[in-house]
Amino acid sequence: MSLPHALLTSLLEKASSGYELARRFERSIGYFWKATHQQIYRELGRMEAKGWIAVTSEGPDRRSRKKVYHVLEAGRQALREWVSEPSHPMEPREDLMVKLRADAIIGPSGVEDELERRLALHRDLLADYRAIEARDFSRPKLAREDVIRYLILRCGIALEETYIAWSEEALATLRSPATEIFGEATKPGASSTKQDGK
Amino acid sequence: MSLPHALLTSLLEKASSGYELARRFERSIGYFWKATHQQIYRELGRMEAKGWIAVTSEGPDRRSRKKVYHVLEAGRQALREWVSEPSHPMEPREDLMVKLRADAIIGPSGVEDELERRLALHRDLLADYRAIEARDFSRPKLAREDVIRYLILRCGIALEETYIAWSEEALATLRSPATEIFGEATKPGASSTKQDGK
DNA sequence: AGGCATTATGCAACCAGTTGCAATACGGTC
DNA sequence: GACCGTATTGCAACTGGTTGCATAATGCCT
Repeated sequence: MSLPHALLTSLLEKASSGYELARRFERSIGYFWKATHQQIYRELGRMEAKGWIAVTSEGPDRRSRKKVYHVLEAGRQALREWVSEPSHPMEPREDLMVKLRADAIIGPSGVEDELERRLALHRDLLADYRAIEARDFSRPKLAREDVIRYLILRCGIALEETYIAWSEEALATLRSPATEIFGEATKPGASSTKQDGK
Repeated sequence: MSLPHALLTSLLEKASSGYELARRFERSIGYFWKATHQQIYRELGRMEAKGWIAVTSEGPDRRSRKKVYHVLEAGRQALREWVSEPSHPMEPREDLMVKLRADAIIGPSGVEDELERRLALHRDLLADYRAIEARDFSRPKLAREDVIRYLILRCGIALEETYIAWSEEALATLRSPATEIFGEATKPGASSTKQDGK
């Protein structure tokens, strides 16, 4: 459960309203931690109750209903603790792989289309990342903060490149006649357990 | 929601009990779709109610309470449909990246330890994958099913290699004195928004 | 015979995330 | 002045996943 900490981080970067955060969570931090406005409003309420954040009432923002939050010392402390605590990586949920494995067992099923779709998504994402890289990190000397942010971005870039390369290979393999013909030809030899109610 | 379909796939590969599936979901399919025994039992119940699967009552398994399920035609059909439907990739939830970004904004916090821990996990995973590769896919000619399974495995391998390379780079960067000294030195120049309740 | 690990199944409560809906305010357009 | 897009906040219901607990049979060790 690290949504609150993602929000704290985002609020430390810039004090914001729930609405602004929601939009920030579609890009920026959203590239590695997505959240809907619902989750955000709810969590902001909880964090305010816990004394981690508070509404900035001063300023010319009282005309609208907009509530700009900022991080309190307790929140900063909570974030610091959370960062230094060990945590488990997320359990993987790769439905594409399930689909591929299903295809392997039930036979050709059109997964290639899905693969193609995902490949396009990865290419788009990589293009986004490259644009951010050119815009924010092409200067020669970066401050510590930016070095780290660039590190995060490079992780995304490397991952997308990996996905793209793999997807292309996968598509080529699935579409190669060898997979079809040869696969069918040697199928009887494979250990295929079929059990079906009539 | 693809747990039921992951279960169908696994049951098509081999008719099994909930318990066996639960163990299978710690390795094998579990490498890309994790599920606890609770989820599995519940889902098996639902799928049985929907007529997707049924208990194989025949055989010498009636002595114990063990319930071995197999896939019915309706289940196979449901799986086939699901595979050919477009689906959304999972939203990312990378708490490590959140931690790094938090570190970037609140200053050195000991993320390196976490990075090191994750790196070790990735190395272990890669070793598992390599072992599977050597055990199952070193033969020269693979049937279609195995070609696909190997493809899935190679995705895992490529991803883990990417994570490992990136983690090493990240650790080197975070620990290099340049990041520390130079980062601190140029910090005042960066656009750091600080807002804090006293 | 008693104890313990493993196999095997399941309920109940909870928590995080998703979906659908709703309301109000602001600013511009036809 | 009615209409529309978008900013802005929020409730309620639901679903999928997690955690803690309960139970019973099997088989092995001592």
